[in-house]
Amino acid sequence: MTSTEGPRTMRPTRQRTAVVEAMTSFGDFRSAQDIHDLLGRGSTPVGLATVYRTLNALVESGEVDMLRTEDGEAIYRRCSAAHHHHLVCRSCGATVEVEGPAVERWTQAIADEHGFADVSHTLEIFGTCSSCRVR
Amino acid sequence: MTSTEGPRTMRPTRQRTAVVEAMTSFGDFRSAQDIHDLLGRGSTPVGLATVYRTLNALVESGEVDMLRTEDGEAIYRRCSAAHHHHLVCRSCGATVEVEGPAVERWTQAIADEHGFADVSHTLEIFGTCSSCRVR
DNA sequence: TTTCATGCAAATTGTTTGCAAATCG
DNA sequence: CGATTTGCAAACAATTTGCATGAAA
Repeated sequence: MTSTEGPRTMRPTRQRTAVVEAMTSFGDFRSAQDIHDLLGRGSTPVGLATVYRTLNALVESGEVDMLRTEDGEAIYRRCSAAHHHHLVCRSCGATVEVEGPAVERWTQAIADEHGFADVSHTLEIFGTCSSCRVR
Repeated sequence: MTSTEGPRTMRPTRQRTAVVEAMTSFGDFRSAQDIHDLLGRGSTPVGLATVYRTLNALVESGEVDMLRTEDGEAIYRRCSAAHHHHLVCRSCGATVEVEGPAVERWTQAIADEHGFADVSHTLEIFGTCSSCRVR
C-alpha cells in the first residue's frame, strides 16, 4: 500500500510555477486541458501529463480545489478564491456569481447533524434570464 | 440542434424492465457497470451499452438520479418523488437524503433577484462520515 | 552525481456510437 | 410490416503511466 509513495518535496520548476500562476490568474474552475491549452499558447508550454501531475499534487497538498463537472470532467480552482456559486441561464449561458452565507451555514449544519466532517459542497442554480424570456 | 432527436416513447422491453427492477431492488447508488454485472449473473443479461442507454434515458425522464463519484464515475439511483439533496461520504460513499426548504427558497429568491425564471438547481454536500473518521 | 520532474506516446478506464440483427406494436 | 431497441465491437475522451532525457539539489 506504500507503493504509491512519492517524494515529500516538490521542486519549484518552471512548469510547476507556470501552472500555479495560471491557476492564480483566473479565480474560477478550469479543466486540466484548459490550463494546458492556455499555457501552450503562451510562452511557457507545459506537457499535458505534467499539468495533470501538478494539479493532482496541488490538490493533494490542499492548495487547489477539485470537483467534477456534470459530464465527469475534473475542474480545478485555486483554493483561496472566495467560495461562491453560479446562476446560469439555460438558454444563453450567461452566468452570475452569487454568494450564499446562509447556504454555507446550512450545509455545515446538516453535515454536523449527520456526523459528517470535513464538509464541502457544490451548488448550481439554473434558470432562464430576463433577456432570453423577452425575445 | 434537433439532431439528437429520439422517439418520444420508450418501449417496455425485457431489458429495460430488468434495469428498472434492479434499480428498484437496491435503494442506493450503483454504477452502470455494477448493474450490468448484477444482471449478467442473473437470468436476464443486458448488454452494457444498453444499460448505459437505459440509465441515461431514465435520468433524462427524471426517474433516476445521477451523480459523480470522486473519481468521475457516474452512479445512479432510483429517485424518490420529492426533490431532495445528497450528503455523500467521500470515503465510503454512504449517502443521506436531506431536504432543504430554506435552500429551495434561497435559490428561488436569488434567481428572482437577477431576473431569472423557471428555476432549478443542484446541490450536493460532501464530507467524511463518522464511521470513516473513526478508523 | 543522484534524485526528482518532464515529455511523449502508449495504456487504461468509463462511456458512447455505428450498424446489422432481434423485437415490439 | 416498419420503427425502435439490442448487442457487439470499434470509437472516444479524459486521465494515468512507463521510460528515456533534462533539470534541480
